[in-house]
Amino acid sequence: MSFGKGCHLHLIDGSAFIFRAYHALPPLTRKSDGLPIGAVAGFCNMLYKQIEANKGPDAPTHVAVIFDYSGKTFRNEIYDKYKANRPPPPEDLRPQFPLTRDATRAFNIACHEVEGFEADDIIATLSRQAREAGGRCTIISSDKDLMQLVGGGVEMLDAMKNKRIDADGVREKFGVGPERVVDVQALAGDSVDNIPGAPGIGIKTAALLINEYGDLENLLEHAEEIKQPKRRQALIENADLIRLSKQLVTLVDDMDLDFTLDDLELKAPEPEPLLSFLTEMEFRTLTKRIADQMGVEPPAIEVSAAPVDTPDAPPFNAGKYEWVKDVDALTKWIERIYERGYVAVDTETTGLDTMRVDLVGISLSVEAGEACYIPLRHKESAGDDLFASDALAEGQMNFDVALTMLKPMLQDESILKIGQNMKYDAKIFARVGVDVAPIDDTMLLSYALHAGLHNHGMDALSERYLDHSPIPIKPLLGAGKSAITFDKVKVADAVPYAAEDADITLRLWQMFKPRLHVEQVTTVYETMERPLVPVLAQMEMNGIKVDRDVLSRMSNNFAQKMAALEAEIHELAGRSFNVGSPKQLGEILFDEMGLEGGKKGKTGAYATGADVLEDLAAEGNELAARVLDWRQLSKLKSTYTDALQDHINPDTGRVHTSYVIAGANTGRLASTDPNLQNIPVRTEEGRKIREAFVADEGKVLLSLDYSQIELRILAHIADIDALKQAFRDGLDIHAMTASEMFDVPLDEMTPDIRRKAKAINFGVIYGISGFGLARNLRIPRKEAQGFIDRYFERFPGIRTYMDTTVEYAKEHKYVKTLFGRKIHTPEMGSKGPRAGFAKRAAINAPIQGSAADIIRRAMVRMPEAIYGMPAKMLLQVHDELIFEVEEGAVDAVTKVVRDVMEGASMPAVKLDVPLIVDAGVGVNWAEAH
DNA sequence: CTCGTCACG
DNA sequence: GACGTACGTGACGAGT
Repeated sequence: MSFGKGCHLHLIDGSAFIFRAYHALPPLTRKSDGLPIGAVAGFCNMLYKQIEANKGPDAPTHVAVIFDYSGKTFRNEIYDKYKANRPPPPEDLRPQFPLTRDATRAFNIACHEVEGFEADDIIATLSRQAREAGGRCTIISSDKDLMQLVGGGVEMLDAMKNKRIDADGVREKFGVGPERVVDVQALAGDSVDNIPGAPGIGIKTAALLINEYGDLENLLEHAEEIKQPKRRQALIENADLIRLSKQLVTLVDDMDLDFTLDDLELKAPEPEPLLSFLTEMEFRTLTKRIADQMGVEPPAIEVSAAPVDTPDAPPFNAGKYEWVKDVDALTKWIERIYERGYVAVDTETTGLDTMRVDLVGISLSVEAGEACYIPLRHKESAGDDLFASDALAEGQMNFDVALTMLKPMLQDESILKIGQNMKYDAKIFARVGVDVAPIDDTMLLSYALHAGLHNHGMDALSERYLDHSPIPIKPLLGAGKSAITFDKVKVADAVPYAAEDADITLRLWQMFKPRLHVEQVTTVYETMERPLVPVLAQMEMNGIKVDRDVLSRMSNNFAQKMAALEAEIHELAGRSFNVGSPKQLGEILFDEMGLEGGKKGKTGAYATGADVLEDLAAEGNELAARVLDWRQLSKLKSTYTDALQDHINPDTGRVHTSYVIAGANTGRLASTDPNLQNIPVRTEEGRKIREAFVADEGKVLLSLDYSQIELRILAHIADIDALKQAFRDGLDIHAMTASEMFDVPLDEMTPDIRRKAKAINFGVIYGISGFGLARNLRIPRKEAQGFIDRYFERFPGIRTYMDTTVEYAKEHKYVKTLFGRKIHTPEMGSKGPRAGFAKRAAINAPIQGSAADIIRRAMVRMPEAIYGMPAKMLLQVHDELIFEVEEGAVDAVTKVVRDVMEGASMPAVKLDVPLIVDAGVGVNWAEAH
């Protein structure tokens, strides 16, 4: 049947379907290999619903799904900033694009995209053809850019709201008929697509003007006549931009297409290709539903494909690993990787500082027992050679050739790159211009599965799960002063070591990946571990600018004060000794001066901690007081003002910390080399160090932190009405607790009573004990216990929470955060003092862990949220994020970041309390905090 | 390499 | 009845 009168064409906006599906569904993955599949699932469901919903009398005769071609379009040539604000699609969505095309074809529906054009242009062209042939056309989309096409038998249909949009609907939205929509859009512009338009003119004003002057050209010609000076000026000054905008928003409706309307004729889906596609995607429910509807037997979905059990994994054999020396050998590996769809990757470098080391070689593995090493920059001479030469060793590919060959594979959306601690390798690759994606990380898989049970380093995992001790690196590099870097290792020695790491990584992945579902931590891994890798890698590469001179001046200052104190201390002690030695200090205080004090078990040394010295100082001991002063300065100098200077990268002038994703059992990050999560703030003197952390010229540091996030989570989890209400009312929570506990009205609150309540609030989070609170508040233990009893009396829900949590931990040997993170508590139920530790850790973990989850979720969403804004995320300090922002953009960035942070629990968890984020700005961190 | 100490949330 | 006790981290210097 040739398309004509009586025919009805349905054009589905494929990209809109994909994004809607992606955002509507959790990040599902294919069970057998972890391929992200949520958007495809949603897409198929929407397509199927669309088919089912259109079987009535108004059924289409012709259907097509139209997609955007990935890449630049002709509009970018007209205007280079077109859609430049659009963030790139999420990493786990990209591999799903081709699959949605496959899905469309599997449903036996025509599917088209054209290079250099947008889907909207194709839709415009087809709808015009349909109209001219005398038929009808329904565009299934709610995109306002398509509204210009409505009329003359062309309508739109919002599939979500099931609402048809005709010419009246367009008038409602734009204030003008479809034929004038582009004029209004050209004037109003569009910040999402970066259409400039005229400043200060929105849709309302634009419609008003167009209705008054008939069309855009006439309006521009008569712009001088406009009464309002602002509008007149905007139109006159921006006439060219407005005409350009019109060009951008006007859809091309006369494309040369290599298919006709007749090719889009609706055909019934064929059971075979459709069901085999759905089975391949492992969509159980949909496969069954469609099979039933077609009246055929649903095919079985066997999920044992690749990993699951690998009882026949071959034993480790380092002799079997391949030394890749030339293009032919590497080509073969790349071909195998494409056959497989995944590869384990590991990089060897000249050190551990990712910002400075060189890439020395790359290892790959696609199957247990089979791995290769591609040496690239090994030096000629071996370690025993006295004069190491700079010449490259034999048997290595040219560095650039190898990278050029590997780069497309490493960046290919359809190839999963598996690594152990991929953040490290991703940073190394980023420095040679390769953006590795998508990735899986065995360290993070283990973290999601086993947090609390053991560490997640490769050696430990290999021993524990593969019963294999990896080849140690020590014999290759040596130790101490004579240690060499990996590029000095003989290639023949490097091959088995390096290739084995890839082999181990692959085997661990095969073992761990299927366990995610079994342990119900897929969502944890997919939303809070894996997507964090590129985010943290970027933050670490950003670094934060540190002013060396500020630190250096402080160091000198501290050194002088310390010298003076040291002399004073020696004077008081009656002899000279090392003030930094707790052992010597203890002997002086307790033996020579004969003060009261006890030994501390294991080493037999006296305890001289701050608490001990403070007690002595309070009794009037001058020596103890001076040592405390000295210690504070010593700490600040050695750990901060001195050490920090050594961490300033000479190339960037910035300090690049490294975040440990799988370090803390609770889900918190840890910061190392240097630790930027413990920069002083509590004392005036220490806080000055933060003045050395500065923003680049023209920029400021912006700090946003969650207010009382752990107490809010406690209020939510333990379901304490009084606390929840207090947070909703924005009350001072410690004062409110104090008032409740000590029967003091809020307006009679004293700082001291509030301080006690604050200590109790924190104590609760940590699994309070009378002893601990007594020590913290320096009050008699009995009194502390009285406070605690009173607290539980007033908030009985807290006790219930603690009891049920401990019971849960006893039974399951793990606890869970609000977002499903499991924290294992293997010590639970053991005897002795360890029982107490385990109990308190179990009480604390869901609280601290949920807070950690929330900021992780915020961080994962941040790059997209601030995309296109002149802002960089630099640091995370547990409940605080620090950004470097161009001065003029501070307000805009603050709003966006605050929204993301305050909404980070959604949609997974709707908290009963609001999350509140405080913001600060300054030229340095001291000001911003 | 372990311990004591102390910086942070 | 005694025992040890706030939760989670990392870095430094001393001393083995």
